[in-house]
Order: sequence, then structure tokens, then C-alpha cells
Amino acid sequence: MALERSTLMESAVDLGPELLGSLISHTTEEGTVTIRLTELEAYVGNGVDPGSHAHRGKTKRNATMFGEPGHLYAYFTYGMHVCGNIVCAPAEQPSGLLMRGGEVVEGIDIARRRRATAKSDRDLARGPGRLAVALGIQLADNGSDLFAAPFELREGQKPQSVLSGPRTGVSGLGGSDLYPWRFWIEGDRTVSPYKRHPRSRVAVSRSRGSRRPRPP
DNA sequence: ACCTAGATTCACT
DNA sequence: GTGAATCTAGGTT
Repeated sequence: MALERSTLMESAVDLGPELLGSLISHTTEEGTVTIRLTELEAYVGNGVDPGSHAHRGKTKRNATMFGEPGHLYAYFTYGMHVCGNIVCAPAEQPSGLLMRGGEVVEGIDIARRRRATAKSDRDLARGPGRLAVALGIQLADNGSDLFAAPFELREGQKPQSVLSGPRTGVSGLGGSDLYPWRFWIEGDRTVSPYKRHPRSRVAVSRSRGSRRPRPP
């Protein structure tokens, strides 16, 4: 079954494991870059998730999270980084998947140009800010429809094994780091290294022969 | 108007 | 592993 907007009509928490392995493309004058998503983090804004930008209701900044699913929520952070989320769930139910890591599978020369400091291709989109640069996402792209040009979101090959663990970067406030809403493909080298969590656990039954899961 | 925290990255050691 | 660089939104004066 194809990945389409209706696929995204549920919570990011449930969609996270499902969307790993999906392909996101962005076309500019330079050409098309496609990234296979290997790491995603779910955020919801219904008041139970203090780590979410939408925790305290709709603002000008987070309005995209309250819109139709399948759009891009892009925001600026740490004074220098843009991060991109795939908006999930029906409108008015803020829910999104932060794209934290991926593998460039098309347009690698374009991505290398944009990420000139990357030491290897592995690092081109390893980390949320890096992924945004490699894909060519800017703050102005906030609100863009991911199912229309210049973007494209489609299904990729299902990963064999998916793990989950506490999210990265959320302050421990409100115990928000207790939600195991970070999802990644087991063993994939393009999963972000930042603040890796010592303890991870199996998220989806898709994983076979679960030995002790290895953090990314 | 001012202040602070933040869904981070890079260059070093 | 650590520190610096950087800017925007949101809350507070």
C-alpha cells in the first residue's frame, strides 16, 4: 500500500516505526536529493508531552503542527539549525515526526556540496540539522506539502528491525524523556550519534531474534 | 523592551 | 568529551 496523506492520519507515536525506511525527496534548481529515513522522533501536543513545541497550544511558530498531515513543520533552533518534521494526525491534533537521521540515496553530489564539512557520506544526513541541510530545507519551507512538488514522500523498503528509546535533546522536565518515542533502524550507520541513550528497547515485533539491542 | 532556553553542530583535545 | 557559536519564539518586566 502506497504512502499517502491518509496514511498519516494517526499519531506520530504509532507512525514513527512505520515510516522508517520511507523516502523523502526535494527538488531544487540543483536537482533532486532523496533521503531514506533511518531515525525519527515523535512529538505530540495534546498536553501530555512537555517536550513538544505544541505542548502549550497553537502559536505562530508551531501552527503547521495543527494543520493537515503530510506537511512539513520546519523550525529554527540553537541559533543555527533548521529541523524538519512530518506533520501527522488530523488537523487540530498536533503531532509530528522529527527527521533525525537518514541516508542520501539520490543526488549525493548535491548533498555533498551542501554539506561540505561532512567527513564521509555517512554524515551527510546524520542528525536533524544535517539532514535538513542535505535535503535543502529552509525555514521558509515550513508548511510545505510533502505530497506535492518540490517535495515527495513515498514508501521505501521496510526495515528488518526497528528499535525505540527515549528521545534525544528534550530536557528532563516533566519526565518527557521517559517517553520512548525515538525510533531508529537497528544497526544503521546513519542514525544520529548525539546523546545516544544507554538503554534502548525493541519497539516493533518486526525485529527478530531480539538479543540485547545495541544503541546506534 | 528584555531575557532565557532550546527537538544542535563543529572543531578541538 | 567538551565548549563555543548562534537566533528565534515565548514569557516576563
